[in-house]
Amino acid sequence: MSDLIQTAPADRTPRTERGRKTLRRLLKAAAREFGERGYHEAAITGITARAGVALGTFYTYFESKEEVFRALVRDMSRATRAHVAEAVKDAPDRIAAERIGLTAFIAFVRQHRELYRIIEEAQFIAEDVYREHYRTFVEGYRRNLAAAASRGEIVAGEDEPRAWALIGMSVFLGMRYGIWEEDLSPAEVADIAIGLVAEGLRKR
Amino acid sequence: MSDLIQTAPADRTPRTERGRKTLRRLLKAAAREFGERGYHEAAITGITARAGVALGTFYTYFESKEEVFRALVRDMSRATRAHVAEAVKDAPDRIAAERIGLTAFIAFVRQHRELYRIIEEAQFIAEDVYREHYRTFVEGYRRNLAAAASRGEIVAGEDEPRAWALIGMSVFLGMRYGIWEEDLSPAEVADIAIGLVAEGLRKR
DNA sequence: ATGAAACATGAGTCAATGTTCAACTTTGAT
DNA sequence: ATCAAAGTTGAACATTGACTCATGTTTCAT
Repeated sequence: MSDLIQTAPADRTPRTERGRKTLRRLLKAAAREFGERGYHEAAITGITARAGVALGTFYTYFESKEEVFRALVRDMSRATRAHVAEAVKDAPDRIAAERIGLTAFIAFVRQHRELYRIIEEAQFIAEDVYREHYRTFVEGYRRNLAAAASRGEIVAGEDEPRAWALIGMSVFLGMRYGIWEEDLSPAEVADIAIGLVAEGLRKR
Repeated sequence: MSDLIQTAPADRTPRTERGRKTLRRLLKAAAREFGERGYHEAAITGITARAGVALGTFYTYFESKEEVFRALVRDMSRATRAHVAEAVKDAPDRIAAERIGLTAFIAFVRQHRELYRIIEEAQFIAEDVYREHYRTFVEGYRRNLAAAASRGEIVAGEDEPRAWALIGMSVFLGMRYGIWEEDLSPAEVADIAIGLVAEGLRKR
């Protein structure tokens, strides 16, 4: 019998103030270590050194290197969605929201250059978390498109593939104009891209 | 003086028919090994086992694990661009070309599932090759848009950001509808996405 | 036919680093 | 003030896998 009992995963939630502070330091250090060096180059000793704690302390809070990485991806996913949602909340209509949201996203990427390095690499380290990230993003987007279509603000269409298309667009523009080179401002990029998507390529 | 002379990188080009055949076997094996296991999980012994040669043989043809990976990325980049260009060559106009090209791209991805695993992971292994891949892709795209605009087939605009937007869209649609799930056919996805981009979201 | 260059072999080397653990210190409820 | 629980420490362990190399085999121009 006893060998069928699942060992409960150790509860590593800190109980004291000191513990909570150390955990925050470790997460922050991990974001920098993974962001600068990538998952495989990153070392636990690199994280603990940045956090100013001993190697063993890491394992008081995380089961493994992969676990801290997963926690980080979820964290950054949440932060990104929250930031864009906040920026967009007072937009007068869907197309304005698109423009404001994309501008905010590119600006956010510039402020958090570790974002791509971590979230995109998750594809190869923790694919479930990566898929979860984009599925969640798409689901919100899809609902916004559907609502706007039913209000008559945009033409109706297949909202899920449209959402994937728009997000793919944003991710690549964020990479190129947020991280690689800053030869256009976030607002300029958003104006061009949303102009394309709002008015269409076809002449008439 | 002599310590200023650059040691020429060993020329590993095979001289005999046997050598060329072994090289081809190694490249093919590497594509499968990297495609299935990802860069870091992939082992040189995995490549040589698949190729049916001894470990040491690998180093007759490649200097390192990273070098074979770079060669592979360049190879797949070329193959992808060639495939799309071939599919599109008889398209009557730019918007038709977009639809045909995206359909062909998604179909190609389904046929070559290792494509994303290898090209996207290059971002973290050999960023220069990764950037080169997308810069080349964008440059071709940009030229096509500019030519179409000057022919009056599409509205004029900032072609480089538009190209990045369209490619980002394609990459994400390829991932979602080419690899993750096949709940829509390549042609259906392309119709929806190019419909969006050609006609625009705004109602009128 | 011949021999020098090309190619193939795989056991062994070596460095890197994720994880464990036993001893020690700090915290905070009572 | 007390002490059990929580937190900290870093040396040691264990695994992994890229790369080397000395030796042996095959190819092909002559």
